[in-house]
Amino acid sequence: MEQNSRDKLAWTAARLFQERGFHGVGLNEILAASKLPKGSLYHHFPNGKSDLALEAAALAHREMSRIIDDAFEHAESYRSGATTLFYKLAKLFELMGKHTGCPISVILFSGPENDMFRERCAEYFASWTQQIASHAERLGESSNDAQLLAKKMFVTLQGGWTLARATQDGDVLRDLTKLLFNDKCEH
Amino acid sequence: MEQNSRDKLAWTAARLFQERGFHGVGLNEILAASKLPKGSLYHHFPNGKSDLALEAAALAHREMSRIIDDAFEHAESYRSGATTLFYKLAKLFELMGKHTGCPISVILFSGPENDMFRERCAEYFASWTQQIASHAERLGESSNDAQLLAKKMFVTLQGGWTLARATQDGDVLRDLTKLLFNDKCEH
DNA sequence: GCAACACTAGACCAATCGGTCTAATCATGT
DNA sequence: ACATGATTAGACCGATTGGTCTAGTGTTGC
Repeated sequence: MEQNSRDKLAWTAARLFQERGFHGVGLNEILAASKLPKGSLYHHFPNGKSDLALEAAALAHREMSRIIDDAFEHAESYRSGATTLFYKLAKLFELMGKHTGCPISVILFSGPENDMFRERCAEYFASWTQQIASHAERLGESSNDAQLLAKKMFVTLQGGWTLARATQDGDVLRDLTKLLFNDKCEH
Repeated sequence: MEQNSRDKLAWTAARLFQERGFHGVGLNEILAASKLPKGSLYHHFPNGKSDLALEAAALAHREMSRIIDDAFEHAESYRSGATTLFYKLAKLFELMGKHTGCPISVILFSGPENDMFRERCAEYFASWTQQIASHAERLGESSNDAQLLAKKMFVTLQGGWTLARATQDGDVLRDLTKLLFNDKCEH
């Protein structure tokens, strides 16, 4: 809990944005939750709410990136790494109260008028997918398969998270493994 | 264009909510876009914004439901029906300006304080999945497979839509077919 | 003609929004 | 001790928010 004001603001904002989205959270609420005055916010984030949201998204991106690496670090196969990842995210989802959406999309989808947000979102998504693909390749998948598997994983995760949020059930995320790997041959 | 005021309000609200979410659109904007006064809104929707959002979500749900049925209606296999569905949704996505999210989740995720919205969202999701599963079963899949395929389809669609929105690319949705059906056997 | 009702019209409200600004306080180097 | 810059503190602002209320306008059956 020994973080500086800037980080405290960004983390608090990230948490709240993930629950209600960019437009759903007011600055006053963020300030109240961080127990910091408005002056601090505009000192650390001169452009106000937009700056804050970008930083919150950056934090969320780095955390997700770290989680992905952690999950695949000691995995002996792509499949086991993917499973670990799903479990880790389910844990996180439950820890945050089962109300949060995908950390990035929830923060950065704020409408057509803010194309920069959307682009950033696309970059982060691509970064995660690439990261997963690297792990897949490292774990023995061919380059082509790795790309496909990563995309599949990302899309499944994204959709699964939405479903988990709607149903308030972290097990939805854990079950994604079955969904991804039950590949019976289509006849 | 010969719709009554109530429908006009709901459709306008649906469109705007899908771009910026529940909290991102103000009543005044909806009224301006529908060219109707505030009195009309509170006459047709006595509980104001919440009522309006619920009705907008109901409209979106019915439309999606119809699209699903249309896609599978004349399909000779589950796979071809699924492909048609993806293509139809890609078209819709592009038609709406590539900025909209999943019609339901975008409207009905407005935060923990509104659990009724979230529950409604879960119901609609379940309804779609069930609908897809029925078509799958009708097209020859076993009951178990049908459930699994439908869930897979739903999750993929949900995640793919998010990705399409981030990248502003409807082809992401069209490519989901490959993602779903390339099932090579895992060795 | 007229009563009854459905609907439109928009002025108005308190509350909250994101943002600005000045003053006070804290930390640091000299 | 003192100056300096970083940071905190919060009063304040105009604009906008969702919502209420009253007056007016159709529309329908009698």
